[in-house]
Amino acid sequence: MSKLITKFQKNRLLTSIRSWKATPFQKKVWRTILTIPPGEVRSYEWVAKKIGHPRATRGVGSALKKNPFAPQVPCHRVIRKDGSLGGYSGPGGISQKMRLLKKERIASIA
DNA sequence: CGTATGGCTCCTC
DNA sequence: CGAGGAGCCATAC
Repeated sequence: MSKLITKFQKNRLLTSIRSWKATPFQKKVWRTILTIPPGEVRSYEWVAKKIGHPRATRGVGSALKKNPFAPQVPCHRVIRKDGSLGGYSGPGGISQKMRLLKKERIASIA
């Protein structure tokens, strides 16, 4: 059952993010999506608001795209407001994103 | 520093 | 419901 990330792993990931050379915006985005509970999905707008940039929906997208922590960070739990998956630059592409979402019992996919 | 691009979102047709 | 146009924001060049 290595599917679920332990708190320790998560903490380590956060530390890595902090050490990673990236813009504060990026770090905020990654940290925020890490707070998304398993089996749940959030919209880019939600993340944007959470980090204090309610209009930076595209910025969030770019941030996730450049996310060096790939599936480790639940970027697949971030979808569009319409219910579409949006995009996924991680391994496997959009198909992988859809698969991951289905695995987490997420039926928000229209 | 100005231009070009997006894992967006909203509005109109 | 799908296509097109317009904002808005951060990043890469």
